[in-house]
Amino acid sequence: MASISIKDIASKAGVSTATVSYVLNGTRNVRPETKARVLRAIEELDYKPNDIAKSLKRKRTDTIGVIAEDVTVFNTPEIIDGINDYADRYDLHILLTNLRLNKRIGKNFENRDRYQKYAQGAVDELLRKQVDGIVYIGVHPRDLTGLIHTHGKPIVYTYGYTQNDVSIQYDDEKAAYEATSYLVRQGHSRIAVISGLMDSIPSRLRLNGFFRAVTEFELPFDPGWIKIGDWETESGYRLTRELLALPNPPTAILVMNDVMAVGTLRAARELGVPVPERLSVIGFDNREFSDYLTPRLTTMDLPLHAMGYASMEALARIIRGEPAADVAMPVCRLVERDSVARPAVS
Amino acid sequence: MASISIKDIASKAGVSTATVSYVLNGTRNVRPETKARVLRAIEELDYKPNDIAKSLKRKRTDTIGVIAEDVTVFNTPEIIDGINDYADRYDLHILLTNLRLNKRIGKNFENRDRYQKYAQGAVDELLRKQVDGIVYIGVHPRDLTGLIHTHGKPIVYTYGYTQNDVSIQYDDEKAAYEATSYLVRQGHSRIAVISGLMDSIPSRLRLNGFFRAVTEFELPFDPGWIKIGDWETESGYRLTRELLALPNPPTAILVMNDVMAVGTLRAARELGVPVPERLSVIGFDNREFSDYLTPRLTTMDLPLHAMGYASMEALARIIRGEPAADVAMPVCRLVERDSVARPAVS
DNA sequence: GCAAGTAATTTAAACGTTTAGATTTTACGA
DNA sequence: TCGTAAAATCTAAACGTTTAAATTACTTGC
Repeated sequence: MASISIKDIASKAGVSTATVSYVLNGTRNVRPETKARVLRAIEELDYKPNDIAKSLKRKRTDTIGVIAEDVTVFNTPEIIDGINDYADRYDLHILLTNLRLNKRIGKNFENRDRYQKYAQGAVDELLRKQVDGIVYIGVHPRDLTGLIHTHGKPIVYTYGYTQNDVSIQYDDEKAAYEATSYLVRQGHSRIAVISGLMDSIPSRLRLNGFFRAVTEFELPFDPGWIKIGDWETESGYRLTRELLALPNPPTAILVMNDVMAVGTLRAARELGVPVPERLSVIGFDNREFSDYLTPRLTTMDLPLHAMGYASMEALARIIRGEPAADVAMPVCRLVERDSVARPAVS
Repeated sequence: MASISIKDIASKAGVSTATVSYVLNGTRNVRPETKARVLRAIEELDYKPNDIAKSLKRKRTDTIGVIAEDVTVFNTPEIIDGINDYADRYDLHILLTNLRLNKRIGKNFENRDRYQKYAQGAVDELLRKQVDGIVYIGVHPRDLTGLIHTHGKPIVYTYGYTQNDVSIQYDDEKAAYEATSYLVRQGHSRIAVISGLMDSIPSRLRLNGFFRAVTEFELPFDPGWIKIGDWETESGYRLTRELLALPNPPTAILVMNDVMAVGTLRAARELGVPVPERLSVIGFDNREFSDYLTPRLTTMDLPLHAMGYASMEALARIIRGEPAADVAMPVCRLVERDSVARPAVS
């Protein structure tokens, strides 16, 4: 009695439920006249299909489970936006699970087993809800791989690196290579780098890219120009002071995220070293705030939207039984602003 | 044949499906021994319940539809995080629809009818998916109200203002009042304000709060100290220059969002007016970047997480048939950083 | 006007659960 | 050893769809 079902509209139109289903889905021919009658009944009764029943019968929900490590982390909303973009285009729905890792487990991921528990719980819930597949957004896919027995539902990872499963990333190595090349094209040769934590794969890959450029362009190299930060502003600040105190200071610094670059800018300002006139700075991430800094920060933009979109594309392929291998890898692009200039001739 | 159902475990345990259901849900007593047998069968066959079937029978999905105008807008992820926090606690699921308004319609909302179409589509989809209720996150609820015939499913709005439906907000008037009071307590009396666009309800409410403080503390008042911006950095910059060029410039400015405050800081720096020594600045929103500015910006933090949580609370109440009226209104709090100081005696 | 072929429609089972109501089993006191 | 009440279990229908397979209704050519 609650809501109007296909039966109600069938009897109102003087037709069987099968016929109604056929006009609803266009699965078979139905005489125009009958069709009109059905349509009118639907209209008059303001019938709304019940996708739950449909899913039960069809064994397909057209719903994708999205597990995000933390939706409040800067990269996640854009990735979700990309996922949504795809979902909209192909009439899929998104069941969102937010692990809330930062708040529940702490930024430094100190509590690994609680993570496992949460992640497993999230997967189980989604499977009970019969999602057609899962995309996982975050940096810890390695801890998840193997733990999940997905019951035949495919899973695609994005943002983090994983070896065993399909995973969509941008090319960290190439991005760093290109950032460095850009500096070289601007005339820099004494280029320092402030890296992120070395247990992070992106840090290592970006360092690789940097070294590739150093080699390829035959840049002078001083090991004192390589500094290891911890992704936070304070480390950018401290390491920049160290770099600028060097007897042969660099004319440019590649900073591996914008947050540390804030520290770099601050240190330079305090030391009276004008950016970009005497020091060029290039960041990573294209965080929203990088446009509000003084000077406005030149930085590498991450293709987050594209990653989300590509994840869904890959997942859809796997669901259809096609190989996922050939979805294009999203690519970073340089955002030129005001923190890089040609080096002063000294 | 695909997946293991309650039937399989029933026959394996030598029991009826009803009994299995009872042990699964604890809906009726079952003999410990039988229970053990059932549990063992579940274990051995690695049975996973099918929530779709359950929902069909129960006419309840334990799923809440969330419609976000744009997940990439700064406030949305935190609100979603609050929603998720509640959902986790009470075993609810989130079906996320992202209207992608900024990208599809433009920031200035120029295309109203396309909005209507998207919003209506989103609602219809969620209803087909049989969500138990909807929470809407965004600033345009007024355009949605009335348009939605929700078929008896409740809807709660958050962030935006609506007159006809339940809606969860923080208190804009009070927040501005408190920000102003804080300035007064620091010894300021010549306080200017840079407002947002005047067609926005928060702008008007915040202005009310400001005026209430002006009246209550008997502050001197100069209409030239009220400036109307457009929420963007450039307007903050321009209006600050105007304020500082006044014959009787203010010693403090209340800026109605952090983005405009960036412009204020920039203008002050260019004019050689040190902040906070000769000009105090207080922002609104507590955007992430406000901690990275120089000086670090003092600002009003918005209780976004709490709003999300409260929305779910209200929705859950309505679903249970209780009055939603008494969920507490989340409250803003001041984040003291470095952009406010006692005024220089002049 | 009829047979044969095609098009439209219907019948009925199935998807995996829950849950009244009926039935069987167990426990207990006389 | 019964009779009865309480506890445990089962039967079967229902939730709202889809979809093979069966049936009925139309066309068409002769």
